[in-house]
Amino acid sequence: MSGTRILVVDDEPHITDLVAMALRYEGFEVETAATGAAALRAVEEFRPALVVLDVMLPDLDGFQVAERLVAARARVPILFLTARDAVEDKVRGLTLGGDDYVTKPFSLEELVARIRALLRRTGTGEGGGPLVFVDLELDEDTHEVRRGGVPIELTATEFRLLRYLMVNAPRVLSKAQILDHVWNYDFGGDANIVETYVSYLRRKVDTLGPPLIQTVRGVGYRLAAPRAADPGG
Amino acid sequence: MSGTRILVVDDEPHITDLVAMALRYEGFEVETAATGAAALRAVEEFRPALVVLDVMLPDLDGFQVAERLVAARARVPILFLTARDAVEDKVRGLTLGGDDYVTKPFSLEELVARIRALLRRTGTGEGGGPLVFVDLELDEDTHEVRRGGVPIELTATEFRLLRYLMVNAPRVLSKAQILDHVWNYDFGGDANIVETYVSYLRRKVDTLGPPLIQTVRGVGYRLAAPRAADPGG
DNA sequence: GAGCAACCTGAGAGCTCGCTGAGAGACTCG
DNA sequence: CGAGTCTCTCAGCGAGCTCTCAGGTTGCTC
Repeated sequence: MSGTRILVVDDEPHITDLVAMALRYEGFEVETAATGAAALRAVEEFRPALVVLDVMLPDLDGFQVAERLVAARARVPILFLTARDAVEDKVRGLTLGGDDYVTKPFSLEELVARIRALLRRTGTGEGGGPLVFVDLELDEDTHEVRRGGVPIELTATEFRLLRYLMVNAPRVLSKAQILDHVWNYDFGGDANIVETYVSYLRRKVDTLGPPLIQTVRGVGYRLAAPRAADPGG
Repeated sequence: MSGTRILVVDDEPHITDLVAMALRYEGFEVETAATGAAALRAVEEFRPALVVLDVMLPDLDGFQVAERLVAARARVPILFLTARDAVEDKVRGLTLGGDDYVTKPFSLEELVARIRALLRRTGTGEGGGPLVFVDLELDEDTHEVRRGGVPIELTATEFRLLRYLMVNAPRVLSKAQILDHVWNYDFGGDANIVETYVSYLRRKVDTLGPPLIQTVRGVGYRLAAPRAADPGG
């Protein structure tokens, strides 16, 4: 699969750049558009498998774009982006056709996970199933996490962090990377919060078996299979 | 089963789009028509297993369409859509032929459940039987709900909510999803009502045994089997 | 081994989210 | 027409979550 195509529509270049970069890094092929009209044209030409669509656009709003896509029999799933407080009234109906929405400001981790879920559900993407690393399982659908069959209760942030580590296992991820992907893009705090949450995760995950979360000093963190018991020395 | 075919007939594109989207997501193969004439043609060509038919159409009304289908020996079950105050009695007669009707505005949950029931009764769909989750049973036909054999009285909305949770168990459902599927499509209120009804349901369902309705903070709700009593430690 | 940087973690403040009681209005049924 | 039921709104409460800060620990470098 050489790059599932995704169209990203937002009038703030800041956002489209951020999202496009993240998605390209994930192996998707990405186009961007800044207006509703351009979006409709791009769907025609680019034939994306999914559209990430801001509901606030200068010309048409996201809903109008969605309507026209339906009218044009363009059966493409849509992930809407919406401001947190604008959500309540307008968001109605978005989850109907299996579409979904994410509120701004979002974390890239969450956005990518939602995109994957949407692609999986609409049959365009690769197979689903829970994420697995050694004896650790994380199920996106049920939001359940277990280690060796034992259920683990995680908070929302802990869940995102663990998912990010698992998706990228066994690569080392820097604190900056983690901050950029797991926390909302407007987060202004410092990287110590990553240490704090890694600590929380370890307390919940690594007490149930050999430690899986490793610190690579000066570099970052990674998930790694525990080595078989060291034969002394 | 590669998609049971359903024809949706309504002169408002708003409605056909809504219904078509939801049904496609449920795995049906859907065509739409906006007039009685087009509907008759579509039945010929598309050979649907069921027709969702608005009684208010610009040319023929739904009843006339139904008559012509009978006359043409096209034995296809029909689910009528009707305005709440219009012609209750006239519609009554329709259910004699094994057909059914739903009043506008409806909830998609209800519509889909009725479609499934109709297909089941006419032998086109898969097997029926009560919905079961652990010791909780919900019977679509009799509208009865029991937990561990104990009957539970639910209001209409509580019933739809529980059915939606059971059909999708053990997946997590967001409040937006629940709102979109369980409440009528013209509902304009906010998501707090979902919390309220979950609260009602818990009072009736989760007091009869270990809690089945779980909150996933920041995400939604799900039905989940209670964990076996912790064997000390 | 001293000094330093990186990392870990406990404590706690502020806030968000979800739960629920109370009640208004619509509807139904007798 | 009245009683009861159901749906929906609102607001207060409480729990749990996020994030900050600071003191302690580990491990690298020279």
